[in-house]
Amino acid sequence: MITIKENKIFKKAYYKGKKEIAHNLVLYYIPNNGDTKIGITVSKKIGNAVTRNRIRRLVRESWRTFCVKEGYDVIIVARTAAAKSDFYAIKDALFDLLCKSELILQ
RNA sequence: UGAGUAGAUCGGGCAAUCGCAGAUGCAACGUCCGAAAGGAUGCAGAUGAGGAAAGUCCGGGCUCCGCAGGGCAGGGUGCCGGGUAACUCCCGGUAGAGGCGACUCUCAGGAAAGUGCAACAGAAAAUAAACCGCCACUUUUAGUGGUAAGGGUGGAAUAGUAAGGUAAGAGCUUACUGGAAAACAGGUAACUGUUUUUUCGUGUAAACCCCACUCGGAGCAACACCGGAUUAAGGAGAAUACGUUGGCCCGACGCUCCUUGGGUAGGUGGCUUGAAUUAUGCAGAGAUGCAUAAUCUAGAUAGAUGAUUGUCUUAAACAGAACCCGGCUUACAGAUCUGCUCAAUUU
RNA sequence: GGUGCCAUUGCCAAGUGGUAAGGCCAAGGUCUGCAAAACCUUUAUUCCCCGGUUCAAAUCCGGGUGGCACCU
Repeated sequence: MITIKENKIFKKAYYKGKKEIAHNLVLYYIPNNGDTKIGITVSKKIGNAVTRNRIRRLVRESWRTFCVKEGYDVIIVARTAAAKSDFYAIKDALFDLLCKSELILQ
C-alpha cells in the first residue's frame, strides 16, 4: 500500500478529480501514470485523536481486502457519521464507492 | 448490617488466522530511486501507548545565545521546620474554620515606614467628629458650652458586659472577658502557657508598596553534521558609529548589517541506560535517603496496536507517546484490597 | 509538538474595583401627499463558564470551554 504524502496531489484530486459520496465516506479519484496510491483524510471536526486514528485504521483495513485498478490516485475523506460506524459499515460503504467509480477489479 | 472517611492497586484477559512499526539475527553484497548524502527491497522469532500519554499551569535536565558577569527595571514565592536536581510540589507541626466523629479545608508575612481607596447612605469613613438626643447657662420657637450613654446609616463607627461615679456623661475608676506589650518557662522554630503592665488609632497589600528569599533569554520546528542550489537590486555604518547578548544601562565580543525580489529547502544525528524499573534490607514520625541483587521495557516522522472468530462476568469509561523526567490541574464506566469513625442489632 | 492573543446588545466596539459609553442595525413616534434625510424614545441583567479575594468584581487571582494567529 503506497500512501500519498504531498499536499499538491490532494489539492489536485479535490479540484480536478471525480467523486462519489456515501453517508459516512467521500471518495475522490484521478488517473496518474504510475502505481495506485491512497490518501486518507480525517479532519479534526470528527473527533479526538483516538476516534480519528480508529477511522483511519478501519479504512486502511477495508482497503486491504479489495483489489483496485492500477494507475489512480485515490483519496478517501471521512464524514461525521464515520465516527459511529463499525468495521462492516465502512467496508460496505467503501465497496459501494469503488463499484460506482468502477475502480474495483473482479 | 448500614452510613461515612482516608489511602493503595487494576483499567479487560486468553487462544487462533490475516495485517502494521522499528530494532536484532540470518541471507544477499545484487536490484531499484537519487546529483550526492542516503533510502527501499527477502526470511525468522520476540517486542510494541497512559493513569492521566491530555491541559501546557509550575520546576529541572539537555541544546544554543562568547562567558552566563554587574546594576536598574520587571516577575515569582510568602506561618514554621524538613525532603528534593528543583518547584506554585510533598511530608510533619503551629494557628484559624467546618464536622457528633474518623477527618477535611486555608494565597496564613507586614496596615504603628509611607501613599492611595472606602461609591450610595450616614452628623461623621480616620491627626476624629457633634445631626437628633441628654445636661448646664443665657438675650428662651433660639444660641453658647459640656457630653459618646441612647437613636438612626452602613460591610465597617475607636473593645464588650455589669457596678461605681457625674449636672449629663466618659476606661474617669473597679471586676470579668477580648486585644497589645514586656518578663519568665517549654519548643530548633512557627507558637503555647503563666505572671505583670496598659485603656488599647477601622478595613483593604489576589491596591501601590515594605521586608525576606529567588529568577539571564529562547526552545528539539532548539541545535549539530553531510550534501546541493543561489548570491540579483537598493540602502546604511566604519570606531562619540553599527550589531549581538529579544526591557534598559555598564561590561564583554565581532566586522559587517538591513530591506525587497528570485531560487533551493534533501538526508542523518539529536532519540532513549534513565534524578530508570523490580525485589530485599537498613535509617527516619513521614516525605524520603542509603546499600545490595536482577532487568533493558515504544522510538515513529503524514506519524506504527487494527480486523475477524471462539471463550470468560458485561461487544467495557476517559482517552493515543512525538526530546526526557518530577509535580499540579482537568476527564473517567467499573472492579478489588486495607486502616479508621459513627449508628443500630446480637453476644 | 511548541509559543502567543482574544471572548462585553443582532454587528463594530469603549470601559485600570463603586452598578456598562458611543456608532450601525432594528422597533415605535414627529415631519411628508408618500419616501429619504433629520429629530425624539426604546432594547445588555448569566459582561464565555466555574470557584476564590473584597463591603462590593466585566475589571483582581486560580481553573476550565471555545475561537484566532505565528514557528515548519
